[in-house]
Amino acid sequence: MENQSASRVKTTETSFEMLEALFQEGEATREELEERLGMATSTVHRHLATLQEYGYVVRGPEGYRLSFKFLTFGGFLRREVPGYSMVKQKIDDLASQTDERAQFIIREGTDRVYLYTEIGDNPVQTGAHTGRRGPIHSSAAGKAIVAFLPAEEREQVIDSISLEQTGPNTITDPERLREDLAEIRERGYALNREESTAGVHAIGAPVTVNDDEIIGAISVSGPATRLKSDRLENELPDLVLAATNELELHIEHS
Amino acid sequence: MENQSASRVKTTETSFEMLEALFQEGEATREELEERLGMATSTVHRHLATLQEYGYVVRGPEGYRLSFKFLTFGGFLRREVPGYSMVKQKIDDLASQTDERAQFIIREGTDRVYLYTEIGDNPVQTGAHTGRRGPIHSSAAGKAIVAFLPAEEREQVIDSISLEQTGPNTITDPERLREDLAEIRERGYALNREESTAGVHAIGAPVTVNDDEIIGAISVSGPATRLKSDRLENELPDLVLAATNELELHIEHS
DNA sequence: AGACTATTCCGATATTGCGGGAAGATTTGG
DNA sequence: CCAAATCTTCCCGCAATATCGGAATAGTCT
Repeated sequence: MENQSASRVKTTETSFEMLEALFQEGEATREELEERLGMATSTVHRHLATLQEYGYVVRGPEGYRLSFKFLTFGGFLRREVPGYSMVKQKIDDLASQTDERAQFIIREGTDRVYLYTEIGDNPVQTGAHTGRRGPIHSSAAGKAIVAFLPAEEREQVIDSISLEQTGPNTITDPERLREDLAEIRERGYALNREESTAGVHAIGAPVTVNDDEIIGAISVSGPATRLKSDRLENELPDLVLAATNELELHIEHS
Repeated sequence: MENQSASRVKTTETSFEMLEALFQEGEATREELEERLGMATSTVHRHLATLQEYGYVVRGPEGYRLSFKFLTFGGFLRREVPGYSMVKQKIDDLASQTDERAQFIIREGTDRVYLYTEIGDNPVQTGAHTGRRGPIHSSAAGKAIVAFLPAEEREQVIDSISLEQTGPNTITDPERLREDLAEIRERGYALNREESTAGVHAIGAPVTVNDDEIIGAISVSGPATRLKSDRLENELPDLVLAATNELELHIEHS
């Protein structure tokens, strides 16, 4: 079935391959790109000229690199998320209340994307995860989002998830995932015990506005040794649910 | 001279025009894009398929929109900035010390780009400016960067700046700008009195590592009524310079 | 200042993007 | 639950234009 690519634009794909290469290389000379992509000098040059014209690529000290246009677009998109202006405060509160990492994520297809994160006691790393992605099924916040989707959409998402394993307890069986999601719906929040990363537990809950529109999810995560027993199953869920409720109210009243 | 565009890739330009349109529209149907760009249904469709394949565009509830891949790329690029992991703490400190807005910017050509901002007393809006751009000559931090560039590069930048007016006192004359930059070099910091925005003053200083490599600049900005006389010319410059010095040391010792 | 390297320009070939229309899928209304 | 309407996707011929290789120009280093 090669007609998959028949409905795509090959020239644009070439330009995008160049962007991906620059993303991975960080900074590359025209020659490096030439080799990496197996293209003629003039071709690489012409594409780079176009990428620069639109501001996606700039010249660095020793080669070409991606520009901050991506941050410009990304930052703008983030501000467009309904209620985003109130997310920061809630996450900061939650981080200092729990002294753990708190985060707000959204779903994009079968990925979770971190829009804002903060750490309680260690304020050095804020924003360290901004824009990061991961499969949606292997995190508490991700599962919380999927759990509360309308049944049909939910099934569609489950079917298209790769269910790849990223941690010791990652759910890799669709049926097992459905059971977990049902539990999450009953409880109102999601748990993740070393499903995304070894040694990390997390609690997540969805942020829902207008009764059924899920705009994202909030979660708290930290070392398994600190997030366990009563704290994991009562104290932290209460705090997370309080945060999501407050956020929902703030959004609806604005 | 139409041979400007002769060395560019038109198909990629078309794809990029679509991205720009989606950026401005926020979310658009295929038909809206068709009209806006004056292209055939199949063409728009083919380009959108390609943009989706590479993850730059996703389908929203009522049309197509830009994806958070831009934030993923942008967030990654930001983390690559030397010393970025220490920027947050310094900016947060500066914001709470001054109770004003503090920011870290970098230069990209003749633009300044905000990488991180924080407000002292009002923590609601953090990150509200992430990724935003403006002409480099109309801000304190921007001028601080240009002022300390090597003479040659500095002239090159001055020559390519548009010198557009964005505030009541924006410098629009190259000679006037050169004088101001010389003053900034003597003083060690830059002032901006309503040059970028009416009613806003700011103090900025460059962040330099390895003796001459300018990685960005820090500035504090606020209402002209609060940032004036001794505070503007002594107290705040001291704080800003202390912050840049500390940041420089942290970066060099890491 | 001269040699070397890197960048940009140019022209011929054929690949591939384009528009129009048909087929297929999905939604809306009766 | 079926039919009409609408939106999305596919296909095909034509011509635009992306590609490659090489030459000219600009830039850099010794």
